[in-house]
Amino acid sequence: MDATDLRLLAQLQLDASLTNQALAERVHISPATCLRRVKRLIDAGIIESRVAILSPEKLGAGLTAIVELTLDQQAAERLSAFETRAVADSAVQQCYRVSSGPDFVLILQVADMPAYQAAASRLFATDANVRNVRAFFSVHRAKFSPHISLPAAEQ
Amino acid sequence: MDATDLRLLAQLQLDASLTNQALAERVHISPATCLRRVKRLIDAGIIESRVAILSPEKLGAGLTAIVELTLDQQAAERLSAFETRAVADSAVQQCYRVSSGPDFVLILQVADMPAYQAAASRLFATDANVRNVRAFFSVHRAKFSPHISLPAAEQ
DNA sequence: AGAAGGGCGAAATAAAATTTCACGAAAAAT
DNA sequence: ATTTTTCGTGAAATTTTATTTCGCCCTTCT
Repeated sequence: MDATDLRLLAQLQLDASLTNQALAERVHISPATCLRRVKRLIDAGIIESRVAILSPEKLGAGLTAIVELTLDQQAAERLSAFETRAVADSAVQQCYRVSSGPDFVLILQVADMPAYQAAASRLFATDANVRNVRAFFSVHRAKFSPHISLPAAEQ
Repeated sequence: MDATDLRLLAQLQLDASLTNQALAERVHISPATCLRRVKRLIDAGIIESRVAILSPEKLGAGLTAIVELTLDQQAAERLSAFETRAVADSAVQQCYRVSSGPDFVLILQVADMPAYQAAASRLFATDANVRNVRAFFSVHRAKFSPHISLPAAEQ
């Protein structure tokens, strides 16, 4: 895990559609080395996956809901039970367990308000353990790049 | 934009590392058709990009901050000015403009608390227009798959 | 100093992507 | 109803790319 790996990761989390050759050039290594290193990063679990980022607007799924959830009983197993259900729901794009304020923050990606209502009743209404729900809605996703800021991967 | 396209998108937002041939098989079309359609989806802007999802834990960037921001002056141009700064910051992974409650919700991905403090002073402290900040911290990202739920892309 | 291990790049090989082409189905026009 | 056009499709050829193999160099340990 050296500076070259960091440069590779920086490139790949910006654009994973680069060919191996193009990637090798940008990182100043040979294609063979590039391939070896990328494979190593995948095997190590540092690269978890490669995904396509789609346009919510063009797909009619342009409503993002940010939901803060407080549970009633906060025993570890009750939290895990909810988390399992949330993670399994296809409207749930992100699920964070937070330490101050609410217990969870969810990001839901849905088509419209009816779709949000459906998801909400699936996830919150049927769970007697949900004490409090606070939701915000966004129709404008100004930034979404699932990147991680890496230490000093200059160039 | 038919059922085949939806199947392609469903596959690609789960795993964009599939080869064109493998993708063609899963969607039951020939490689040539598959390539054409994917290219069309890219040109149409429906596929915005392909990115690698990295493991925050393994990279020592495991702190996610969810930040709700209220601005003082909410004229459109003041909101846009802040948005531009937020989007440009590398710690900002997501930026949503919301309609009820706060004005923005940001997702910051940082290494640790000092890194959060640094980002906060860059983004919030130096901006006299930020009235209120409410932040939650997550050390457990239970789900993160930047997918959009697509209508009826069965099979 | 000598041996062993690991990482590197050049070149050869294998695999995949991409283009080209001709066919057939559906829609539009006559 | 029939012709014409348009559009999408898959097979095959071609080009590009990925992947393996090999020998070399540098580092490390004895």
